Amino acid sequence: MSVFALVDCNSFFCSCEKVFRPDLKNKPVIVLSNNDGCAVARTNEAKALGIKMGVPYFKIKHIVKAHKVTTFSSNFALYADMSQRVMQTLREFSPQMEVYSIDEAFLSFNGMERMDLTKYSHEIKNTVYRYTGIPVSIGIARTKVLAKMANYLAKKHNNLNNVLDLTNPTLLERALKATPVSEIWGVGQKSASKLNSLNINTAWELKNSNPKVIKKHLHLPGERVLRELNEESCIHLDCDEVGRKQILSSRSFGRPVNALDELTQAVSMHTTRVCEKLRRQNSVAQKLTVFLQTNPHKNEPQYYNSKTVHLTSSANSTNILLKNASQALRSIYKKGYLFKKCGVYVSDLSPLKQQQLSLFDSPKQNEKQKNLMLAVDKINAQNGRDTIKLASCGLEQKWGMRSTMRSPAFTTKWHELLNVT
DNA sequence: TCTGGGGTCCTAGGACCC
DNA sequence: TCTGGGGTCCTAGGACCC
Repeated sequence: MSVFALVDCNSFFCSCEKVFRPDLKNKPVIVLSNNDGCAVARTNEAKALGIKMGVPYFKIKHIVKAHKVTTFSSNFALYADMSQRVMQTLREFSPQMEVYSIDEAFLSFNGMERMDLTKYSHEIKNTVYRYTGIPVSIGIARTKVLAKMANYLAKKHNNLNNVLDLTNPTLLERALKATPVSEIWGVGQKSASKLNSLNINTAWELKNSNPKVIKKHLHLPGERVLRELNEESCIHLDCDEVGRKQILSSRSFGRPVNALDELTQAVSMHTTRVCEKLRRQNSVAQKLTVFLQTNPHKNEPQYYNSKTVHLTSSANSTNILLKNASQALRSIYKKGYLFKKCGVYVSDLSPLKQQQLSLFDSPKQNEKQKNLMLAVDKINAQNGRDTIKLASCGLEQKWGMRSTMRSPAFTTKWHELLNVT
């Protein structure tokens, strides 16, 4: 039988900021999403003030002011760097690990059943804290869904000291009875209210319900959760870091935009980002989609549209995709609307080495493209993003996002620490 | 005034074929 | 006059996750 541990960083983005701001210990702290839109991370002290996950900043400004909540714009370069340090530390504790998200990893504890897994997990927790300054919680169980649940309870109950092992049947039963279905990994809002209307309210009740009924209402994913609650492991550890199957770049504008040339700049920038990511994972794309939308929260004429282009042959070079992207944008652009957001994504990805050239592509031309992109990526890697970029991205991006409370790049750009400008 | 961004998987339904 | 049904492929949209 398998054993999984889920290691989850506590209030990750806030914890990253606090590493470099010891004065914030035990203080309420929040981190905002891009564009300073919503609260996406909160310390326990901030949660206690009633600041909910995902709530728009303007709705909580009064709490922030009244209780002196320290607020940061998001600083993803910092979080990605801290994440790497945490993951690197975790690797020392298990031969098999799946990096599940920026702040979570599943570890396999298979074959370690005779150890004291609680003690071992405390050792992991303490080591990560010592090496990185990031506090983590650890849940242990026989399936991923149960390990997630263990983690949820480890965070919630102070007396557990951030570690809970649910391989023990008595503890497991107590845990299942104490967990509402809405807190189960894989049960979202829609499914939770369906279950509630079937009078299934706790994880324990779901575990003991009729699989056929669950499958009828919640389909395959729901049935899988039910089996995982019964300690039948269906969701396996995914250790190999294969590339993404789809790559997206999108952003809200700092202010409404209606001019085609400004949209073209934004779409150019997104296409550039997407192609960089494609090349970094050695993939080429067959399909490219451009979309744009107005602000759905506003009482104004609304418009959303997208256009997908099938490339004649799969590619990852910026100027090839850019040609298609700007053409796609022109085909869906409509005058007279105030746009809030646009984006570009690619799908139908395949490894570069399997790249199929179409009948009319010249291998020589293709090689030239490849070398050009290699050179651009190298220069930008050495000298900073967008040192070289296509003119269509625009020099001055007036529509760019707001980010007024960003912390310095503590770990990646040391000169900012010295206030060198 | 101010409401994020980047992913995955699954299902239903249409188009098409024989 | 009688007007099928099964299979496959593709896409859009839903639900969920962090």
